[in-house]
Amino acid sequence: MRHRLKDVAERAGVSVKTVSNVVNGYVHVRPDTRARVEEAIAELNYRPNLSARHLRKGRTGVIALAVPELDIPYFAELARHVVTAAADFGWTVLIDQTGGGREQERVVASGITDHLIDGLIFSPLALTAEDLASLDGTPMVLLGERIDHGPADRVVIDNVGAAREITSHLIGLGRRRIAVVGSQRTDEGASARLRLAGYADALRAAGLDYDEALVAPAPAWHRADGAAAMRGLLTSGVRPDAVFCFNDTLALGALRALHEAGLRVPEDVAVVGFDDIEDGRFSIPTLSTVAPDKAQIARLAVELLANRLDGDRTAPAREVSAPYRLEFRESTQTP
Amino acid sequence: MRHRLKDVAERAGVSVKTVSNVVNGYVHVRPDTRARVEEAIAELNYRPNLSARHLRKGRTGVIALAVPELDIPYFAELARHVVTAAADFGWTVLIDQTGGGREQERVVASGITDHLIDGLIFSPLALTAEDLASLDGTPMVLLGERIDHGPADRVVIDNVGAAREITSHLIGLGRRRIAVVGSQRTDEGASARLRLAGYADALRAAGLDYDEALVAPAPAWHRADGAAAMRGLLTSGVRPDAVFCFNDTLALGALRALHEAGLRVPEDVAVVGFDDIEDGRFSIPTLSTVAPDKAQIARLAVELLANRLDGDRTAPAREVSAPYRLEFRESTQTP
DNA sequence: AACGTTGCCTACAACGTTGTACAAACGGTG
DNA sequence: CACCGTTTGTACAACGTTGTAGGCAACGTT
Repeated sequence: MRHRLKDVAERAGVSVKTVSNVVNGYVHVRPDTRARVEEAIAELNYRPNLSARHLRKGRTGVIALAVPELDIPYFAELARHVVTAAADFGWTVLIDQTGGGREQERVVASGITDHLIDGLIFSPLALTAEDLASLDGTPMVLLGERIDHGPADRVVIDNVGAAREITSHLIGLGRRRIAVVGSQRTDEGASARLRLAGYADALRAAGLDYDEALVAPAPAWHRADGAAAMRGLLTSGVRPDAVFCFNDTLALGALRALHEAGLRVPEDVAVVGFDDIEDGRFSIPTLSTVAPDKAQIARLAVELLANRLDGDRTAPAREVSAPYRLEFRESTQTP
Repeated sequence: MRHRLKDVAERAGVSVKTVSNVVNGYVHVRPDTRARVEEAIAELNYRPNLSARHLRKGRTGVIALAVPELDIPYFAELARHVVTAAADFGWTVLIDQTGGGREQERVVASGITDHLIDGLIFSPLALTAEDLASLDGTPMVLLGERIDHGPADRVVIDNVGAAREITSHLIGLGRRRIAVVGSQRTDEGASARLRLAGYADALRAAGLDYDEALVAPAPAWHRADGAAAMRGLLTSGVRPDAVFCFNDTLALGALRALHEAGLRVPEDVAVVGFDDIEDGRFSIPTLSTVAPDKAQIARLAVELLANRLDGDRTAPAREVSAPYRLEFRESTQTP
């Protein structure tokens, strides 16, 4: 049913290699030969077999993007941008969910890596530099977090700086009892640690005390976790006048919990998130947040991967930084 | 750097094929030979080359899922379920965004199909039965919509019935001026047409008039479109007491627009959506909606594909139906 | 003792493609 | 007209894997 180079060659009356040359745009093919071959290709609706091509050339034209969870909007939006950026390089993107656990991430990183793909863009939650070191072979670009100094290229954003700035914004509004939602004790929460550090920095700079009671952990960063953490804070008796949630989905959950408790946002409690997902632009109230430039993150990641693929695979790992900006919306601004 | 069967074979002192047999779990291999081979595999960290395997076997172990947009939460959630269901069959899922236009969908359907994948699960917005017919080869399962009677297997939900039920629910609440957000005139909106039909059915059954002025079109089904359509309805002077949005993101946008207009939900206007995305469980107010069983849709799709791959490829196309239920939340219930 | 039968393993070819080496045809030059 | 370089095409091998055919022991059966 499916045709091969050989079929096209027979139909056009040339050798298999000549058809291959036409398909690959090789120059030295007489115009009339080329025309005959192209006609045969069209008639048979020939399409190259990518597996065979890969086997021969060592390239598939497919890269993978591994993220913890697709139904966390931040990763879905990021995935969209990566797909778009990769298209400019002629790549198809295979998207994979890791689930976020260390073991699962190891499996994906080593398993996916196998042979189908040319490279991997990886957004790890729990993977350690040690795990990475054991992954020889496929070029990889890490997203978002610093796994100390592992061997791979990375695109990072300044988590500490961003967290400091958005916390300072809350302080600038006159808020003094600023709670945190989303801290994580485990090693898995690199983002959480960095954002907490930025928060603490900002408090210190403003001469405010760091109060452990205001820091609410969240096992994962879904809406439900945010709502639960916020309820926990409220019932514990602490009365925050602002909340810094470590991502937007946590913040949306927190908004919900505040609403249920009858507290007004931002009048009673100001709320900020992190990620700038689309939901936050339509929530009630709309959500102030740190907006990492996702398109830029995606583009940088794809470019790093392209450089690595075309260039020196043993060159030292590069780290590039993507910009962010703060978005001030209703959740911190009285109308 | 990467090892092949040959390397393992040399190390274990057996033939290449024997190693292949061990890898594939062939029975007739003496235990001690098997042990030797497995040891060599472990030492060299051998991993099979999937391209070569595919070239030889005609199977990749990869299926593709093509959806219009990943940052529409419904599709992200669906993707997650498909990945999970596919894992049970030992498949990796390659996720692709089509963008939703007819031409783009054709490109994806025919292009992706090429050779890397065993099968395709496709959620089309605009593709016609005609387009599909021209895609020979790769088995395909269509999701969600009925492209008349095309040649492919499908998983559908009863859009008309679900729309009728949720509209009837609104009527049962005493609402009489029920608006619609999300209608589409083009051929692209199969869902829109079916849901509109269900809406009209329910009105008719209740003896209510169908009023064109209450039907607001939406070019796409994002939050922004829902907000714009709702604003349009409000400024046009019609005063709906309920709104049926054709999906949840539209509904979230509509909630926003109603909030900005100072209208209370559900007291002044009841709102329902369709899809049951996570956002709707945390929005303010929480959103009543039609909840298709996404896990079931995903499982059925993967099973259909598996049957098609293992069984008769020329058997007539099958159509299976996935269940849904109604979720009543705050947006239709006064506390 | 001769004969299958079974278990275990090997050699070879093939999947569809492209790089390499080379042959044939062509055109221009001395 | 002999020579040479360029253009255009071909044949062959190889990428890493698995299906097929078959060989060789070891065993039980006649």
